[in-house]
Amino acid sequence: MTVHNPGMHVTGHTRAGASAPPDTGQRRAASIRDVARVAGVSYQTVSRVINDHPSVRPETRDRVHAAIAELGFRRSATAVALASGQVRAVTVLTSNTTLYGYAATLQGVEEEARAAGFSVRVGVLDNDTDSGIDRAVAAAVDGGGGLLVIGYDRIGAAALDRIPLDVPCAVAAENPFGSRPPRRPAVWTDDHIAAREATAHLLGLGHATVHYVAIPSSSPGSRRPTPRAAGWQEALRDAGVPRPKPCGKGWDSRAGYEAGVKLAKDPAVTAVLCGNDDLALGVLRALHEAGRSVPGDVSVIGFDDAPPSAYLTPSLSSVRMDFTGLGRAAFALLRQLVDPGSGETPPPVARPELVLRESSGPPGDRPSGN
Amino acid sequence: MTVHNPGMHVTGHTRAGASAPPDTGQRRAASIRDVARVAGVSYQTVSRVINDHPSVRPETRDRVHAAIAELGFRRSATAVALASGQVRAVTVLTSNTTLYGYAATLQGVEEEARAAGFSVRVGVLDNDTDSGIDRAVAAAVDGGGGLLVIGYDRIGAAALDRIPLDVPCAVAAENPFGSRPPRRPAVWTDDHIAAREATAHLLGLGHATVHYVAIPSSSPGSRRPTPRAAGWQEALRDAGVPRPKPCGKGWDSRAGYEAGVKLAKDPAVTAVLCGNDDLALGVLRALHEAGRSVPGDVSVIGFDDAPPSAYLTPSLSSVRMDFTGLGRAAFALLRQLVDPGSGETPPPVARPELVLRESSGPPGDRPSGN
DNA sequence: CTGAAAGCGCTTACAG
DNA sequence: CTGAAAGCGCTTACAG
Repeated sequence: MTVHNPGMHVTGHTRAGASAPPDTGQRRAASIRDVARVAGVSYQTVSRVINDHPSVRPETRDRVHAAIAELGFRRSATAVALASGQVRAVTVLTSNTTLYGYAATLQGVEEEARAAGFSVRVGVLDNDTDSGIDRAVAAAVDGGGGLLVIGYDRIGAAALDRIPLDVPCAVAAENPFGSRPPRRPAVWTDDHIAAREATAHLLGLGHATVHYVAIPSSSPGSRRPTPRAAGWQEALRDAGVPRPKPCGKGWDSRAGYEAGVKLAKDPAVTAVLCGNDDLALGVLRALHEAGRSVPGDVSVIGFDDAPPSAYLTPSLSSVRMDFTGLGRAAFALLRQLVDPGSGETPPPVARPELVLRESSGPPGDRPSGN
Repeated sequence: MTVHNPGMHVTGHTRAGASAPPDTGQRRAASIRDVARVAGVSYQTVSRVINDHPSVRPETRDRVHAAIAELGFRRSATAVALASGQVRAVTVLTSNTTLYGYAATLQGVEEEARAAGFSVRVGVLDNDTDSGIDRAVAAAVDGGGGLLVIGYDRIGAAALDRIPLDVPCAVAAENPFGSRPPRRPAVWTDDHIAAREATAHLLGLGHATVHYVAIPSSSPGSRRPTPRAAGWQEALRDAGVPRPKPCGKGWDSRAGYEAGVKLAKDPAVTAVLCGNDDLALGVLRALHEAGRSVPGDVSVIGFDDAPPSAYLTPSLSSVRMDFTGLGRAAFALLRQLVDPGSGETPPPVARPELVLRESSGPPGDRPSGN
C-alpha cells in the first residue's frame, strides 16, 4: 500500500484506516524471571550470568544461555540504569549537527562512546534565549547520564553556564576560555596559534596585511574575539602591519559570499583568512564574480579543512582541525568523571596543521607574471 | 590547571593526581518522596502534580511546586520509563553522521522528536558485516524506544532486515525498495523521477547522452541500481540514446574526482549527472585539471543541493532534496507506531527539485561561441 | 480530591 | 556456587 503526498511517499500498516493494527508481536518481552524459570534457576543467577560474574557453574551458565536464546531475552537498559544508579549514556549538547566541525565532533564522541558501551543522545540548542537553553539543558539532564557540550559558539558556551553543577559534564571548546577558565573538564586545540601561524605565513609571502572573515564569537557578550580572530590580530600586531577590521556575520557560504563581495571591492585586499571553509568558499565565489583571481590577486586560506576543500577550484589552503579527535577526547574526559574506575585516558588530538594548496601564494603571483 | 599534550589541551579537576576529586555535590538527588515530605502530602500526589493531573487542589499543587523548587527536584526519566513501560526515545540508526544528506535527515528527526518530547539517540553502523550490524542493532534496541533507520545505503538497508519485528521501527529511504516493499512504515522521495528529469533536461539541451557518477547501491547484493541510477537509465532509454556504464565508487569528493579523471579523457562526454554534490565537486575538479570547461565542454549536475553548492565556481546545478523533511516525516511515522493516540501525522516533504545554475547548459556553449 | 499497594526489570548487599 | 530480600524512582490501578 502506498499513498502519495506532495513530493512524499509513505508506506506501512499504520496509515489511518488502511489495515489491521500493527501486529508487532506485542507479547511482553522476556524478563530475567522468565529466563530463570526456563533455565530452572533463580533470577539472581540469571543476573550473574548476564553480568559475567565468575562464580557460576559452567553447566548452570550454559542452561541460562540456552534459555536466553530460546526466549530471545534482551536485558532492559532502563531497568539496569534504575537499579544500578548509573546511566551509561552521554548527551551531546550542540547548536548544530550539520556544519562540518560539529558533525565531525559528534562522530568522534560517538565512536569513543560506543567503544565504552555508552549510548549517545543529541540535544540541539536551537533557541538562543536563556529559557530556550534551560529547556534544552533540562531535557538533556532528565535523560540521565553525562553531558558533553560542544562549546564552539555562543549558545554552547551559554549552555555550559546553565548546567547544574551536580550533573557530570565535559566540554569540547574552540579555546582556552581566555580569562574565564571553564568549571568543567575541557579539551580544545590551539586555534589561536594556528590562526597566528596561518596569518604569519601569508605575511611572510609578502602580503601587506591579511583580512579576516570571522565566524561568530563564542562569548555571550559577543565582545571578545574568538581565538581564531585573536591569533590573526596577534600576528598582524607582531608584524607591525595595518590591522583591518574583521568582517563576516555567520557560519555558512552565504555569509562568506557577502563578506567577500565587500572585500573584493577593495583593491588593497590581497590576502584573506576565513574562520571556516564554508566561509572561504563563499569568499572565493565573490572574488570570482568580481573578476579577481585567486591566488593571483587575492590569497584565501580557510579553517577546518573540510573534506571537499581539497577538491575545490582553486583547491583551498586551510587549517586542518582534528574535530573527531576532539570529540573522542571530550568523551574520555566525561568518562573519567562518571566512571573513574575505567582508567580511560583522553586519546591524543592532532595539532592544527596549515595545509597549503592552490588558493594561497605570494601577492601578484599571476601565471602571466605580475 | 592546564596540561599540554601534543596538539591538545585538557583542563579540569580530573587530571590524574592533580587535585581533589570532583566535588560535584554528589548527595542523592531528590525523589518524589522527598518532595512529598517537604510538601506534607503523599508521594502519589506529587506524581499527580508533575503529570498535570486535573484532580489536585490548587493549594496542594502550589505547595508541591514550592517543594519541587526548593529541593531542585528533577523527575527521573529512567524511572518513568521503567514504571510506565514507555521510553519516549528514538534511536537513529545510520551509517554516517557527517555526509550532508544523513546529517540533514538526523536534524529533521531531532526537530520533530524534540517537539514531541522524545529524546534522540544515534547509533552508527560502521561495520558492514552481519555481526557488526547485529551489534549496532542490539545496542539500539537495548536502549528501549523506537528505531529510525536511515536506509540510504547498503548498510542501512541491511540493518533494517535485522531488527527484531517486535521493535517499533520506521524508515527514511532513498527509494520505494523496488520489488521488495519494506516491512516497516517508510518515507522516501522520488529520487527516481528526479534523476530521470535531470537527465531528460540535459538531453533536451542537446547532449548526445548523459554519463552518470553513481553513489553506492543500497541493495545488499549491490546488483540493483539505486533509484537515481535507474531514473537516469530510464531517461536515456526513453530518449533512445546511447547508455554508457555508470562509474564512481564512493560518496565523497575523492571518489568523484577519480571518476572525473576518467570521464575527462573521453571527448564524447559532454554531460555528467552525479549521485551527490560531493561527487560533483570532485568531477568539477577533475574536469578543470584536464582543461575541460564547465559548462562549455561538459555540463555537470549534482544531487542533494547541499548548501555550499550554490557558491561553487561554477555554481552547481543540482537536484534539491528535502532531507530535513524526510527526517521529520520518518519520526512522525514512528510516533504513530509507538503512540497511536498522539494523532501525529507526517508533515509534508518537498518534492525533489532541479535547481539550474552555471554548471549545466547546452553542449558547446562556450562564452566565445562554439 | 488524596492516599496505600503493587509492580516495572533489574542490581546490590546479605545469607547459606 | 546459588538463593531470598530489599530497593532504584516512578506509574498504574484501586480505595476512600
